[in-house]
Amino acid sequence: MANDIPLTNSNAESMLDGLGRIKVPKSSDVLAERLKREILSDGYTLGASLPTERELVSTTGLSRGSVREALRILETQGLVNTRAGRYGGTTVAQPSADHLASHINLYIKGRSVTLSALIEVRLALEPAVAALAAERRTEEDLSALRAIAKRIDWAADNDLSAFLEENVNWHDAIAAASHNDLLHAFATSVSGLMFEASQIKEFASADVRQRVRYAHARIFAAIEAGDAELARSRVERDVQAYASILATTVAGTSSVTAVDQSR
Amino acid sequence: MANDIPLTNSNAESMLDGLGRIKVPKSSDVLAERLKREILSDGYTLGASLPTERELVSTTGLSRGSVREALRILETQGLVNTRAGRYGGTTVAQPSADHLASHINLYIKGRSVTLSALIEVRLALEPAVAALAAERRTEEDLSALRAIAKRIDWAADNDLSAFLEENVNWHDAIAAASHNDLLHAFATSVSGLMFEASQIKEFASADVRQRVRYAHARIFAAIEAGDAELARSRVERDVQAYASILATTVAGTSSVTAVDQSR
DNA sequence: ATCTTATTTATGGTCCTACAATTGACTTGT
DNA sequence: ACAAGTCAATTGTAGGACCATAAATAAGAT
Repeated sequence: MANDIPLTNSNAESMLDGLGRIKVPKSSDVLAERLKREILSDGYTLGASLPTERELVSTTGLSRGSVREALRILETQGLVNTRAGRYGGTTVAQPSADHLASHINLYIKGRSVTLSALIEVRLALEPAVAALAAERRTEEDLSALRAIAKRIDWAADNDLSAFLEENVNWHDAIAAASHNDLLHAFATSVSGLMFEASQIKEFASADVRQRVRYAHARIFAAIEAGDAELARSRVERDVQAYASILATTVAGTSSVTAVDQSR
Repeated sequence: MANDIPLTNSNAESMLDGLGRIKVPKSSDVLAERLKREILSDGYTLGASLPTERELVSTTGLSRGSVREALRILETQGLVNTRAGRYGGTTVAQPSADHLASHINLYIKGRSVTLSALIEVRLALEPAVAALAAERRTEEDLSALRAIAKRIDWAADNDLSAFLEENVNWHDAIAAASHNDLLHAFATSVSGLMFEASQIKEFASADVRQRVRYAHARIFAAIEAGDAELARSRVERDVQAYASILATTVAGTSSVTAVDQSR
């Protein structure tokens, strides 16, 4: 019957409808969150020191273990650095581009993102990066690119792994020349992963190496000339060419699997 | 004189040239790294359980505190979840898109990335997202978009904050329709930050709201029709329009400062 | 029989205490 | 002036004890 409703206390929470399961946050999480806000919201300039662990213990009433776990969270987030010894302690930091790249890598590897998906992202980012680089490159940017190009030229005929590595540096330098930190970080971590995949596939034949150098020269010229649209289209073509080469080398759905990449 | 070189042991390390400062990694870092590799490289399917803390203590010889700090690192990286209680423990997880977005947000806020830089990234990502969405959208994607559009229509005249929030959902749904996880995560976190900035600036006048709805309708039509290039160009125009509106509202170099965004 | 309710128990969560390792500043010696 | 040694504050690590949580199970009530 309709009124045959048990009135046990297991149903008492029907009064608390919509609350869902109450969550009991860990004390270290709470502290980490609190410190994170303080760090982000204001005060704390870059090198500033947080209270020592034992000070945090006394101010928060938590145990030192919990405090340390909170600090470890912040450290993993890249918000603080920690040094032992007198005058050491935890100091406020900025999450580095490498740090962000490492988390992006974790995301990608944890989900077995396909290589073609990676190329799609690259195809979205790198032309935009090149266009901005053409508009904003400084003399330092250009000379850095020239130096890398010189090393690539040398390595192309002598040291294959150096060639691939400098290739990544090349892309990184262009991303730096865009003078957009976020775009830089995105583009760098994506091309870094492409680099790993390339090493595995060893697709860099002499012919490919030659074409890469040629493409680089044309892209550099566009950036040097400050022609954003030209740089964009040339990079776009380059990435697409790379994609089609890779497509002929690799089975279409190969995924980026886990490798070293120690942060 | 040239041979007046002190031979104290402070110079003894000249023999070790190029080593730089030797680093002494923390035991928790070592363990975290080791577990991370095991998780990524192979074994460990998604829900699988890691050894219990006390088992790790006995197998590694470390203290429980160090083990817990290592696990906390992995947790922050999104690689594991932890549940207390019997049959609880540490289980392998995938870093979620939200997780990645949270780290991206930290990077952005920690560096005070300018709003215009954010727009540049959006301008790189969203047109590409829309193009892919047009090619790959499923019926579910389309109906989700329709539902959101309906809620936006309602909220536009009734609830401003709901309007802004659903606006984010709209962009998220399109990103989901691209069926590229990484692109999705990138685009979502960027537009999420734009949302925060928009709330602060309260630029959403009735006129703007009207134009947003119109733009959405045109973009949806392109995606529904499966016309990638049309979707791309329409989104590109939309983002640029948004940028110029924002430019007239905001002083050019305002930066995205820290706000809540609790993961 | 069926549904509560209590118990059990393996697990993470927290606290405490003590000591080791580190490292920059300070002191001392030459 | 400078090299070496000492000091002190701080993080790093260990070990132990107990609490809180939660799923499986057993006991009990209807």
